[in-house]
Amino acid sequence: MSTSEIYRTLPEQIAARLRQEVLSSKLKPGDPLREVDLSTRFGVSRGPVREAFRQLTQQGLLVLEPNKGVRVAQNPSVEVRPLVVRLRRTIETFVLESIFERITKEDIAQWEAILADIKSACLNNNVDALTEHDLRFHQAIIRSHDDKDLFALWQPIAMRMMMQYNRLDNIMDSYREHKRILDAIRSDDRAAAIAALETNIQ
Amino acid sequence: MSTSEIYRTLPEQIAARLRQEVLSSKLKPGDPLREVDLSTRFGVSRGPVREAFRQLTQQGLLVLEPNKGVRVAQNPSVEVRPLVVRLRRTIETFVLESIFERITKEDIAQWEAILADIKSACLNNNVDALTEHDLRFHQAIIRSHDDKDLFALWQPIAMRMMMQYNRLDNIMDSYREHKRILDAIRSDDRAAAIAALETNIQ
DNA sequence: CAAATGTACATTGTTGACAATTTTCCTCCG
DNA sequence: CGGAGGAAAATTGTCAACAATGTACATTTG
Repeated sequence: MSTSEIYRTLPEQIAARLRQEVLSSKLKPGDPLREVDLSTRFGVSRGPVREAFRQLTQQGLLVLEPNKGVRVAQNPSVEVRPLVVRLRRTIETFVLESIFERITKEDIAQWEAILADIKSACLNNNVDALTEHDLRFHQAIIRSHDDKDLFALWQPIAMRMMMQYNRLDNIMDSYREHKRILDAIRSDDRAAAIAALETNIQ
Repeated sequence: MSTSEIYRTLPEQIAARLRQEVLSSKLKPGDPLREVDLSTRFGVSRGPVREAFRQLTQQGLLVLEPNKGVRVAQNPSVEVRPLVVRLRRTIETFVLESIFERITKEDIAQWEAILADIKSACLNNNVDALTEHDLRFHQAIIRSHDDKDLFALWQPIAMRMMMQYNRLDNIMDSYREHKRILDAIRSDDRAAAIAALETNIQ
């Protein structure tokens, strides 16, 4: 999995690694994570590991019980999942509507690059890489909004959806869906872009 | 301000105290919080204070910059606020719809008690207490859902709304709005309950 | 004088030791 | 046997010392 992002701090690096393992189901819902195990594994003390746990808890990937440690969170229940979908759609369409006029060539170029990563992940049938780049695609859109707080609002919701990434029969559909979003943006078709985005979020 | 809830751990107690100070604007957006200041103030080491910072960051009340510490978060911008309102409405109406059939006498009794706290806060013109009990009211509804993860989803959104609690001309309106919700629930009028809830969230 | 550089100071990050809590599992007693 | 009680082990919580980083301010340099 390519490390396209730069994780500055030690806890961020640890959290990024653990997140990947949760999203790729190497760590399964309910699995306990032990501070000493991970601190020896990463060659650091327990402090940074604890901090990484807090970050992932914030993202909804881990659940923390005082004096008992953390476990990998359960997937959203069938009852709650439609709510999560609705929330994520609400945020992402809000952002896309909001930035639509001000999208720059640089924005599009950046999203294009991520789309290429999505494409190659699909071609290689690499679900883990696809999950990562899918996240990066939507993240990039959210982050292009001026209000940086939107990202904090979006992330835990999006993460809860990403924990069960088994929606598509044909993995290549993921590429097509994202391409449709970008094509609509490029041809300045706002309604089509929103529609494509909503199709992709489910 | 009554401490109707039990905060088990040290960081939770510290976080509860700081949250109150943020929500009551004793701490203002942009204010920096220093670990040593608070650790001496609360008579603990920096560890629990850091942990409290993480909890409040998760709730959207503080913003953390690596190697720079935390500051009180800015209020949602005028542009983003309608989004936050929509998100909170989506979650709370989802929960109310979802639990409506299974609401017990005990639930209603509990909400009744909180409504009484809201009433006395309004009568005493105590905005801080009102903020606290308003939060407790909605929190109690969310928490009555089986899926405990919903609370984690709801909290950061609700907190962002609570940071600017100056919507009502007449503080007593808050009591009336919550009473309307509870009355509708008691008379088993689902549509009215949802409508009253949406009226209250803005 | 303005910008760059250096240097002390303030603050957060990390570590390892110890304390408190939870879990495990053995023993005892019915 | 089976459950209650209680050590022992495992694990998380807290602390204080030290390291790394960022900030403020004086000093130099063009």
